[in-house]
Amino acid sequence: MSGADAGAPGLRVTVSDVAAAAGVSRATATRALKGEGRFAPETQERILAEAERLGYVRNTMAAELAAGRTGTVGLMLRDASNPAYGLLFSRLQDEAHRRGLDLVTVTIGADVQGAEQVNALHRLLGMRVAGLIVATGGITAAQLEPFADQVPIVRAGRVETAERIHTAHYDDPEHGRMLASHVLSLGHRRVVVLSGAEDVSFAEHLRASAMQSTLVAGGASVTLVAAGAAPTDGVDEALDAVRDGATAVMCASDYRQLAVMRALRSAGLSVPGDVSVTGCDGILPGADLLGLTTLRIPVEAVAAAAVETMQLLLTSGSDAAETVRQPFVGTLAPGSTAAAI
Amino acid sequence: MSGADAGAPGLRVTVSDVAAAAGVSRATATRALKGEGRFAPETQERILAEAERLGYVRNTMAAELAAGRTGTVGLMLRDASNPAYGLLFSRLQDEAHRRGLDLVTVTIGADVQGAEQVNALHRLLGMRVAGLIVATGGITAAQLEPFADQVPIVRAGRVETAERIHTAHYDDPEHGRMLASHVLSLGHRRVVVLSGAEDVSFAEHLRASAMQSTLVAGGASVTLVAAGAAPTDGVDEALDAVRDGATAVMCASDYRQLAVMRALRSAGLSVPGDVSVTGCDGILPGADLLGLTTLRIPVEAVAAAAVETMQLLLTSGSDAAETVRQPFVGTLAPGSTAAAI
DNA sequence: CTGAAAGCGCTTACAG
DNA sequence: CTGAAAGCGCTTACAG
Repeated sequence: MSGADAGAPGLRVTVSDVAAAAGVSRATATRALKGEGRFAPETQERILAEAERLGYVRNTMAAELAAGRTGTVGLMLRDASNPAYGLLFSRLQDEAHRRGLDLVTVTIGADVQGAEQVNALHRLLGMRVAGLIVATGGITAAQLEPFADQVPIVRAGRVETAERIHTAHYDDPEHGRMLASHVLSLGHRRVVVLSGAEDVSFAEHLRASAMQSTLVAGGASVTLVAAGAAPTDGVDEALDAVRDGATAVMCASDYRQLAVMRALRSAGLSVPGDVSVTGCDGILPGADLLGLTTLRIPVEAVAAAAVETMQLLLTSGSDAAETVRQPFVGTLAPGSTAAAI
Repeated sequence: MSGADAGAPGLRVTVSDVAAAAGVSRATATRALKGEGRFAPETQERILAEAERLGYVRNTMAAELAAGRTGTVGLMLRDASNPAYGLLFSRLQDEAHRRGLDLVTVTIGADVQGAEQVNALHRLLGMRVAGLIVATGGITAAQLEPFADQVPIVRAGRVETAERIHTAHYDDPEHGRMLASHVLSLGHRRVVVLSGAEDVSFAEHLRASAMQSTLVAGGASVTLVAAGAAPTDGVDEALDAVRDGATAVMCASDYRQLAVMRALRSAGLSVPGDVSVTGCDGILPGADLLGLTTLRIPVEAVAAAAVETMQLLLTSGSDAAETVRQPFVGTLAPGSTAAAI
């Protein structure tokens, strides 16, 4: 029988059933079941035993409705097939679990911006979650803000400027600077910077901008390629620039770096012999075997801070609190794809 | 203010508020809001406008409690930091979205077996989900079975023998056979098979068993290393066997393959010059650049079948239905880490 | 220590 | 086409 049907044995067991079986009132059963309030130890024992015997599972929705509060925090996630998001998801879960926070997750559809995001947001709000952790750039501050005074919102991963929305985020500009400094220190002065356009990936945009200005300040000439969402977008332009004399290609993400290396390989160019290549993210398994020069983003720190902030907001009330805004810096992972000129 | 507080403006808006503002009864407001039942078009317009103006978001928990049914399907997920699970998660979401199924996800803690899984299960059941998709091997049939007649359960990824629990799973034994045949065809006759022990990863165990029997049937001698959960476990034994004359190391997962390749590299052995190495999973980004010889598991097909099966069970009632059990076979990805002897 | 009663926000027959 | 009423399963003051 479908879960939508009435009459399934197990899940139809209610507190009333348990109470009746134990010969007490629903009120007493409720108290004993959650171990709050006063009740005789032996009464509780009996109630617990009956609940166990009957296979009672508390109806969370009814419980929270009646209690007027919610124990779970909603997590909005971006497509987890991207390892960077998969790992962030995983760490957020771990951290929430460690702190005794229940997380319920919805992901937003693949369709860029629009109705889908709002729909996911409403599903979470409809569940009356106690808080919202947003781990996707796909949703804008404007979409979030209307709810910021109803529920604490913490953005994880991406920076946010809107008032009332807290963040634990990657310091993307600093990451761009670190990578650019490294490339400069290797002696490169003609560099291609390949990233997604601003509206495609804001993180990549931030990194790329910082790379560019650092490179220019360091005396290098820069060819900036603002590409589409697909990792292969813009790769051809990058190769053209290399044939034109650029000695390094800085990619704003590991995926673009992989795409560039594939293209270079099939073009018969060697890395780092003919050209140096850098990426950013550093969470690909096997990155070490490939020798990728990249920057490992601080996923663990961001996840921990996001959950910690949420817990703080939940327990202390967010009215008094300042908006929390915490940037985290990763570590440079020098590999063998970038070498001195 | 915290979400636990009463008195937040937006989320405190109820149907009663909307109804009052529109000058109708709660019953009428409900109907108009969901567009079911009879109501005057202009009445609906007015109600919708008021709802919009007041920022009404239906309380899903109350709605489903009152309606006596649930629209969402629960998904139990394993740690998404493993790309294979991250991708499966992503595809399950996409597929559910395409079919108009709402998914709510909980992940199980890192602690192997035990209370944690049961807790996650209860959280989902407590939400009175309409169905359960289980995408983790960490939970056993015995833990699932008690609920199988209360709610349709579909296992995604791993095979299941318990009655009443449907599956869409990887054909792991066949995958093992395919890889072993490939290695045999390359002329290898002394082979190491490296996998997690049966209780560590059942999938790896199935693959490894099939590899072993296929190899033996093909006239090869096999050294079987049943290792722990960490990818580096058992790598030393594998290397010993190589020094002892084995010409190929077959790993039951890509992670182990990476670990073996790292170890071989630091031991000064070349791949595939000194020894061939194979993996299994094939979902690592950059696997092509590494030239991994592996087998790409059919994540997309498994995800699609799991969701389709769930939808079927939900709409047609599972009482009449046979237990659905669908194995899917992946494709061999010959790379440059395995060569003819 | 325990129970009767009201109520959480919404829906659903059932009368109009 | 619309509303009054009962009820979903649980919790929480408030009396005992």
